Amino acid sequence: MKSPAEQLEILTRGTAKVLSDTELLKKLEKGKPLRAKLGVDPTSPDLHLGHSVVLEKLRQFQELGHQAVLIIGDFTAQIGDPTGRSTARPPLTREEILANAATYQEQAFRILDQEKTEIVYNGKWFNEMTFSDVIQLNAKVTMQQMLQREDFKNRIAKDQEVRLHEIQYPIVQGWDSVEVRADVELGGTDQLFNILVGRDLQKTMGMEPQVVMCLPILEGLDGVQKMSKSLNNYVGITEPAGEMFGKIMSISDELMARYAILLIGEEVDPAAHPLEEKKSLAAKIVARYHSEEAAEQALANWNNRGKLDEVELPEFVPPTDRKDLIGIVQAAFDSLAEPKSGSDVRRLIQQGSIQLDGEKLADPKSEPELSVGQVLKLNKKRSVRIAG
RNA sequence: GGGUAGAUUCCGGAGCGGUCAAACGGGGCAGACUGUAAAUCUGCUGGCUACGCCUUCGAAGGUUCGAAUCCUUCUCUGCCCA
Repeated sequence: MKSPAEQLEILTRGTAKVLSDTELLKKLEKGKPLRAKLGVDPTSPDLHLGHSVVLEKLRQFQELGHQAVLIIGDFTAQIGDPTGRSTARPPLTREEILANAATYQEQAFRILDQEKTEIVYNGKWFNEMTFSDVIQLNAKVTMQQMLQREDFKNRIAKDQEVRLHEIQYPIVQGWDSVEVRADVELGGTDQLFNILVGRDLQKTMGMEPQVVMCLPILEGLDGVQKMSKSLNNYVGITEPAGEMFGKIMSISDELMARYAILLIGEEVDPAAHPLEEKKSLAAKIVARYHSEEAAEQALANWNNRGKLDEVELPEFVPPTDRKDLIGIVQAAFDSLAEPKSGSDVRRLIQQGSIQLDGEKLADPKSEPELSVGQVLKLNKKRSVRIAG
C-alpha cells in the first residue's frame, strides 16, 4: 500500500479544488479505507466523457484501496438539480428514473470496479421521512446560506423564478453525506456549493466533515459550454468506436489539449503535428471504452477516408418504393436511426452535402442509378455503403 | 388578497387586423477554404414527391371577407403593494 503522502499526490492530481489537502492527508494517515462519495442523478440514461472525469477519479480511490460509495439519486432526480440551470427542469417519472438508474450503473461500471463499489439509492432514506422530519432537516440550514448560491442569486437578480423545491436540492444532497458517512465527496466544480452543504450538515450532526474534491468541468465538443446531452455536444461512452473517434477529431486544437489532460491524463506534445496528436488522443479514448483493436480499426478507417473501398461503412439497402433522391437519402438517414424531414433532406441535397462516390448530387428530384458497393455520403459525419 | 406587465417558431426577441411561415440576433446545419480541425466567408434553418398546398404565434371560444394581432373566459409567469 502506498504511503499517505503518495496517495495524496495521486488523488489531488488533476483536481480543480480540494478542501483541504491537509484534511485529506489527516484522513489518509488514519490508515483506514476512506468512504469516497459520488452522487449521480439518473436524469439522463447515458454517461458521456464529461461524467467520466469524476468517475476516473473515483476509480483511483478504489485502486488505492478505498471504498467508493455511488449514490444513485433516485429521490433527488425528482427534484432536479438546479445547477447551471436558468430555468427549473421538468421532473421525471418514477419509471424513467429507475430505468435510467439501471443503465447508469451498467455504464458506470465500465469505469469503476464493481466489486469495490457500494451502491445506494437515496430514496432509501428520503422516502422514509415524514413531513416533520423534513421540517427538522430544513431547520439545520438558513435561507441566507442557500441564497449564497450563484444560480439562485443570478436568477433572483434577473427576476427569474426560483422554486422552493429547488433550494431543497443542496440540503438533500448534503444529507446524503450524513447518511453514508462520507469522508470525501467528489463532484464537478459546479457541485462545490452542494458538497459544502454536506460538510456543514455533517458538522451539525457531530461528524467529522467530509473533504470536498472538485474536478474540472469538461467542455463539450463546441469547446465553450459544458458537455451535456441536452446541448448535443457530448461523446457518449457507449457510442460506436467510429463515431467516438470522429467526434473527437472534430474538436479544436485548444480543446484537444484540455481533453488530453482531463481524459487521459497526458499533456499534448507541442512539437508534434496537432493532427497526429489528435488522432492519438482519439485512439486512446476509443481504446479505453472499446478495445485496442477497435481503436486501431477506427484510426485506419479515418486515415482511409479518401480511399472509399477500404473503409467499413454501415450498409444501406435503397428503398424499393422511392426512386427519387429525396426518398433515397431520407431512407438512408432513417436506417442510421437519425430521421430527418423531407425538407431537411431537400436542403442538404440543394446545398451539395450529398455525394455518390465523391460526385455531388444536387437535384432533389433526380433518380440516380445506384449500384452495390457505392458510397453515399450524407453529411460530414455520415456515409453509407449501398447494399443489395 | 390588491395592482400591473406578460406568454411568439430550438433560445432570446420584433410584430399590434390583410403585404406573416412571421424581422433581427444567438444556436444549429450545409458549402468554400483548411490539417476532412479551428478561425473566416456564403447560404439554409415549420411540414408536405412542393412555382402550390397544409399546420403554427399559452388554451378554448367569439367578432371579421380576413386575426399572432381585436373581444371573452381559462391556464401559467414576472414585478409592485399587503
